[in-house]
Amino acid sequence: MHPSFNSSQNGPGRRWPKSGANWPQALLLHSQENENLPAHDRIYSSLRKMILYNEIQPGSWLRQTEVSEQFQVSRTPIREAFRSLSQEGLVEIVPNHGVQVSALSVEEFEEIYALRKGIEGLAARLVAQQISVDQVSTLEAKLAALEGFVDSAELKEYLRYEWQFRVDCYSSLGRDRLLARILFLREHSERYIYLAYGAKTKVAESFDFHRRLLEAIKSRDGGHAEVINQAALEWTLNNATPIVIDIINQSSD
Amino acid sequence: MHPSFNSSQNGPGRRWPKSGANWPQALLLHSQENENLPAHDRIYSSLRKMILYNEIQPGSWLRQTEVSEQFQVSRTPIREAFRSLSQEGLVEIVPNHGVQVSALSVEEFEEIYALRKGIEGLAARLVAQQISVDQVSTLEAKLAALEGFVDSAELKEYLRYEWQFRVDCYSSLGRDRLLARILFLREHSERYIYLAYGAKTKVAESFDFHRRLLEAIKSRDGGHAEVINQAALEWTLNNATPIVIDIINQSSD
DNA sequence: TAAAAAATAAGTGGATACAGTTATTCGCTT
DNA sequence: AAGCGAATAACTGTATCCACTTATTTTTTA
Repeated sequence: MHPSFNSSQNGPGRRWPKSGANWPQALLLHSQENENLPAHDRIYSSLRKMILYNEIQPGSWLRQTEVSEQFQVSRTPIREAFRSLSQEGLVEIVPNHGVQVSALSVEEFEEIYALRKGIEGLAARLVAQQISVDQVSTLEAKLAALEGFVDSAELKEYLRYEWQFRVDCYSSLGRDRLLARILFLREHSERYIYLAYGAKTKVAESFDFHRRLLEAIKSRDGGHAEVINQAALEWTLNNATPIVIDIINQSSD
Repeated sequence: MHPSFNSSQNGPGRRWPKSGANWPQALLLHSQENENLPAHDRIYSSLRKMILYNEIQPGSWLRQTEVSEQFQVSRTPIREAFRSLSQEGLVEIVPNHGVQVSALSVEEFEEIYALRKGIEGLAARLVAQQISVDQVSTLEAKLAALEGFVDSAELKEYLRYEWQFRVDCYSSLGRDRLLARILFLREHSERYIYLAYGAKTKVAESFDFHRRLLEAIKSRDGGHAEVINQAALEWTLNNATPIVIDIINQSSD
């Protein structure tokens, strides 16, 4: 924690808990990308990433003043950023008090995956129905490349390309809003599973889902593609849930 | 349109299209409920309802200045309201230009129902697994009451109680965030289907879904409850899609 | 000495002022 | 008379100011 804060004097007056953010490092990291955006957008993105990657403790408070000092801007754009985060469910605005980073919960994890099953199921079905022959061969190449990472020691790399393969599938639809919704929900589940990336994943099983998904797409079987994709998400949910429970228990110590 | 606007003089300078909102009536209607909330919340709710019930034409522009004059507040809370609406997907912020009410599209309608199938499917499954005996009898009474509206001439009343029945099911879980998500998505589909309420709905078929849902709940069959609930949503989607297409075509005239 | 009241610290909410930003029009040039 | 650039209108983006809210501490009162 920075010693420059906590300039509170003793005496009467309201005392507030300080934020659990580790500002200097994380802020620098996330601000570099959004160099020339409007302040409110830049701040929204930075705070969003800090929350999604658990660089700010769930349950901690964010003060307009504190954040505005850290980002070297006035409170006006901060308030707008807070509003966006609140609408997204990442913080809760308590009127006249401040903004609290929302807690992690197994229930929310379950709900995010239910939503993902809905929307990514739809996407898989549409891909099977609408994809072109050229696009199928591209996907086949990507899947073959992915297979190379199954036995790799770099689990993170496998997971990266695995997601890339799925995004490639969905992108073939050319439906921007649909893709944006999928990415949005995926980012929210990151808040839960990225900490679990270290745990040993059954990579072979995971890969098999994707092989079967592409099979269904190739045979233009929309219903089958939908079911497989939903099963893959359910599989991840079930595998990750115990780990998520551990994470939540740890952070509540 | 109000004649008090358009006080633009002739001469050089940028010209902007005016908003398609019919402010005076609609604003009064929606502002009455949220009497003593903070301005930004009040304005957000009002604008949100106006958009969801198509009282503001999709595609029309909202100016900070115009809206702030209508609500008799400064632009600060207006900007916060805009941010919330944007995060929700109801408007699109174009930097340095303004805020545009997002268009209706069959694709979005489809996506909302995919998400609803995911989340309301989960909810139905959990209800079947967790509901108490007492709560089941309450639901049975509600369903019996609903049956009385099947042959009623008041279609709107039937649809109101039908939704109420579903909410009662979901509420039995005592999971606030889950319920909030469901209500949120339902409101977004309202934007599409409330205009179609006049069209003749096959009420008997609709009621049958609910009868079967409660059967599955009573027999504690979570998987079955999930499938039935998703089928009910799919059924509504398929029935409403032609009407939605009509609405979209009409509004683009 | 316990409860009520006043003082106060640390914030939030909103209005206002001013500095950009951008499309349009006008006037000037060639 | 076509093209270019300056002037300008209508905005948005952000900083700053002041009024309000709330929890805590201190002081006063019964």
